[in-house]
Amino acid sequence: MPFQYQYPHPAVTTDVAVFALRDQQLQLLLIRRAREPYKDRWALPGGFLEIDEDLDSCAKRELAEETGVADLYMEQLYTFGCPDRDPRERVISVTYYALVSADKLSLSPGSDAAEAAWFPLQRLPELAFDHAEIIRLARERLAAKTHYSTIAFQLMPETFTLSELQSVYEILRNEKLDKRNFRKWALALNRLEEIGDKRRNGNHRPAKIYRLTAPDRVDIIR
Amino acid sequence: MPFQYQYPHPAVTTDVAVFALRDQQLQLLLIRRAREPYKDRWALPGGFLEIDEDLDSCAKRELAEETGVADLYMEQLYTFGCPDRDPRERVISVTYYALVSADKLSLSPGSDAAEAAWFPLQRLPELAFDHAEIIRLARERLAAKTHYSTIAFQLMPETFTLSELQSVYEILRNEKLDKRNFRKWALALNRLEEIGDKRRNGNHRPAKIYRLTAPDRVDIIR
DNA sequence: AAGATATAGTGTATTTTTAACACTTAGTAA
DNA sequence: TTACTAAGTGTTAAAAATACACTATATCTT
Repeated sequence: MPFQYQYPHPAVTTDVAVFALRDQQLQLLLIRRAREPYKDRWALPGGFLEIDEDLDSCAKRELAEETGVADLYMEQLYTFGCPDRDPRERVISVTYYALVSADKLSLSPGSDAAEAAWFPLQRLPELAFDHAEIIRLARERLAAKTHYSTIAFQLMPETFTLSELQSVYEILRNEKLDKRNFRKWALALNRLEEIGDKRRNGNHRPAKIYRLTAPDRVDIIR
Repeated sequence: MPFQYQYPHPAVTTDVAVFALRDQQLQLLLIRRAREPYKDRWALPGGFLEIDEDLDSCAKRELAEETGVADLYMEQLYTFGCPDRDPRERVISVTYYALVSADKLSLSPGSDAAEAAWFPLQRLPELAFDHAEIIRLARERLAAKTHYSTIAFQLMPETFTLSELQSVYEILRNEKLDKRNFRKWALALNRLEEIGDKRRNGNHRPAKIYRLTAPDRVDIIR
């Protein structure tokens, strides 16, 4: 036990709620815990902060180690610190939420987790710790942000059609949107660039393909 | 050194940016540090988390101990954890911002701080640690929230006139507002109750006095 | 008591934004 | 060639936001 302090110190972890769109559903990335406590339960990817590492870096590192997911958009969500949230010791968890586009993800569960998998938000398994609460808050924040930022675009692949974009908004907000009004709104953002190409996708008229200008930038709008 | 861990643990603190309206200005509550590091510098009230205490409780406790300010509205702001933000050891700071109405505050600096005082936001002294950054973020969040919540009402005394309320909004948003439009908007919130009384306050027509219904509740609006 | 002064209080017209709504187009498949 | 399907496109109505100026009621002065 080489690390000693004059006063008790809590442990600090980061946890990340990673969202992606798969099969036309909003899905969440979970890992199956390899150790106690909550061994074999599903949980958010995350882990202990190293002593000389930034909070953001910790979140990204743990995520990469446990799931292989790396290239994503991430924001701090909230810090949870209720004294009994972890049975081992006092743990403060700085939580993040993140979005990754379907074309960027390649799962490769690492050594710290027995398994990593995507779950539709409707059908989450029983979760470790207070992770259900973290997910609830992340989902709420994400839905709210669709109204005043371009954050939803972070779920899109590099190129997409307006109908695909609309479908993402409908899923996030959980409501049907008017096609003409949505297109007017989306184009007025001035963040969409026509590629010129079209996408053939069934027995109907092909759709124009768009690309996001400054793809990593999230604007606050309106 | 009785507290030992298998892995290094950071220290965890809370810091609170407390805003109030004094002399028609938005002011911030600071304490003068009694110890190194940054001895004698001004800083946000805050301090180390006790091992069995909630984050919120810690913020409130430190605030009360250092400044005597107790009855206020508080929200978590952001967690800062850059590895070198404190020269002593690794410190994660969970920050809060808070609003207190002028009629509720009675400063009584405690033992941990040599001194506590209010500063107009325009004229802050040099600050300890990264507290200037925390304040900047808190100020930004506060201004943003005036647009979609009733948070600004937390700065009001128990009773107030519509002109006083408007003045608070003008200070927070840092812009002049139209009197008639503002009054229409404020009354439409359905959170104001006429007291029937009037306030005499100079050589002019006295103003109706209002009270906030459900004074501790902050609504998300629009 | 008459007049000056200062903030309280009030309504309407215009502009902007949002919301509702239906048909034509261009492909594929039978 | 015809049926099918999603893509694409404008206008009108309603609601919300904005711009704008005078009257009311108290105090203070002379």
